[in-house]
Amino acid sequence: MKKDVVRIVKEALESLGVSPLPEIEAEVPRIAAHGDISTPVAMGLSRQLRKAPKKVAEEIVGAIRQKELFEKVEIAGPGFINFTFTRAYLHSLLLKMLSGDRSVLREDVGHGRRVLVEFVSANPTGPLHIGHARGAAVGNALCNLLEESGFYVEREYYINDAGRQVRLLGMSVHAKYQQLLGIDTAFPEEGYRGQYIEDEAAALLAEEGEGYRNVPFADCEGEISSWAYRRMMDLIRRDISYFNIQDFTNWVSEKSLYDKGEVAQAIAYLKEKGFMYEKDEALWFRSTDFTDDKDRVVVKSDGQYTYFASDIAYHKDKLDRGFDIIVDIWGADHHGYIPRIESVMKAFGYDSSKFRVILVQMVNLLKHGTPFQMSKRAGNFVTLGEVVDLVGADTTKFIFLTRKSDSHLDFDIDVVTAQSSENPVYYVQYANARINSIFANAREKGIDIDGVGETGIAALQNEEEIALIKRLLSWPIVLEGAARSYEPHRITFYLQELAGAFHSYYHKYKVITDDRETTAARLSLCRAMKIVLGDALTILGVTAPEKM
RNA sequence: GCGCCUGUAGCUCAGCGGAUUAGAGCAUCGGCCUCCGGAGCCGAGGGUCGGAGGUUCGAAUCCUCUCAGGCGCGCCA
Repeated sequence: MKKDVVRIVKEALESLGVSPLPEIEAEVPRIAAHGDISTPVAMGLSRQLRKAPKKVAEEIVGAIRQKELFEKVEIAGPGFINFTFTRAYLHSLLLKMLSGDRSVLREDVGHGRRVLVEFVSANPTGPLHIGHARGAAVGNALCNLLEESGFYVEREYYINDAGRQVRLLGMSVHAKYQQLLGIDTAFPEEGYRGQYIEDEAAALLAEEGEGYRNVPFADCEGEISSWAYRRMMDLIRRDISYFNIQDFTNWVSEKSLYDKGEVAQAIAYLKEKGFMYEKDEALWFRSTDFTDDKDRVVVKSDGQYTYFASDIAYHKDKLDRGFDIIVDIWGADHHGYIPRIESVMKAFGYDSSKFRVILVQMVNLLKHGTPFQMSKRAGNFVTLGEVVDLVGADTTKFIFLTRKSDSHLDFDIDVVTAQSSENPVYYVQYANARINSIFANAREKGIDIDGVGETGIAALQNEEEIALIKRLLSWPIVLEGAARSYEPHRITFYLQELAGAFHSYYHKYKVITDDRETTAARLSLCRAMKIVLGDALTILGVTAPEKM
């Protein structure tokens, strides 16, 4: 739909001798009276050509060749050109879609550009919680979205395994272990609390016996910490898979950056370039030379690296791996970090516009409109696993994607578990299940489902059918917009509208009728609906169940 | 104090590279099961887009100020 309009307008501009050719924007107008597709090119060109926008629009319209595709082409408002397609044209595109031609389902935005998306990256010190879940849902959907739009995507999880947290984890498990053996041991002040630590201590006891009885932490620190760390990583991987999102391409260890000397090298390089200075016995990065409002300590006066040091190395590493775009998905409370990482990018001589941060806001978990009880298992947060158990992975992901990622989200367990239209996921999935059910019915009556589609589409003529076809055909436009803006939530909204249009159609018209042609045509429409529903849901990481 | 985000119907939120009557779901009220799944459908009422200026033929959308809420401003991670 859009592809053709863009091409046709482009050809018209060429024939008018317009040079250079502008980028041709086209969108589905919000108001139906403005046509099926609308472009503002004329307004943009008016300055370049030094003519009134409406005059430019008239010339463009005059130069359009393939007029037969359009029922009408109108110039409206300040100079928009509004296109309305003929039914024959819409039918031909629908046929393409049904014949498996993916070009009517997607737009190539990426052109093979390489994108690295880092997300979740929770510390390996406990199970994933609800906040991580939102990051996971958004990250997963974004990756799918970009892949579908012609990018090469790698999904990455950065493991903070170098700092004191892993040590603290070991210390916590060690203390609980001693306590299990009846030894009075002080629990570390900032230790990790929660049932899972006790579980780990019990597991340690079961696996290793009493070998660590009365062994001071200092003497078994390495063993216990790395044992607990491995257990936590397993736990996190299980959570990820339980949430049913695609596995990460890379799991990058912070510790490995130190071990490989990347941290030292990165800092040495910045020193050499004069972006570092010493003050108060500490080593500072001159981030104020770039976009930051403060310089940042990289090596503390006690000789220890700060967390920022490995972040420098990590982001250099990402850049060195040759990605065109680097996306970090962070909790919104980390927004203050953006300028310093941008500064790092610039200091290494890279364009910081390659770097993009998606902020994910907090989730308020509610039950009955009041804050949900804290988890016993995790101590002070609700785990991803618990939420998935309560409401299911599909619903959780879908709800997380019904908002812009950077806006706060109220997540009410009661509302979301209701089997009603309060739950938008069911509404959308129901459309898919319903279509299946229609197919089953048709088969029972001896109608061949798989064959339909190649013929008979022309019988789709009523207002609702044409509107549905247009909506289906606008899917690649929605997809493209979502990919360009990195906003998977647009797909969620599209799906709800699409499902709504279908439910409405379903109630007004019977798919299986006594008329062969009508039946075949409507079954084809249903098939197209299933294709788009399936594609869109897949991007969101949500299943399209055949039955519910 | 500085910075970032948010403020749109009773509630939760879309829309925010400017266009003609500002959208959805829930909630409220009123309808629809001899008919492919009622986890559904049809209809009604309800916002002038936190406030004030400004730019513009035209602003929820851009700019400035202001009010309210959240978050961030360590040689913490």
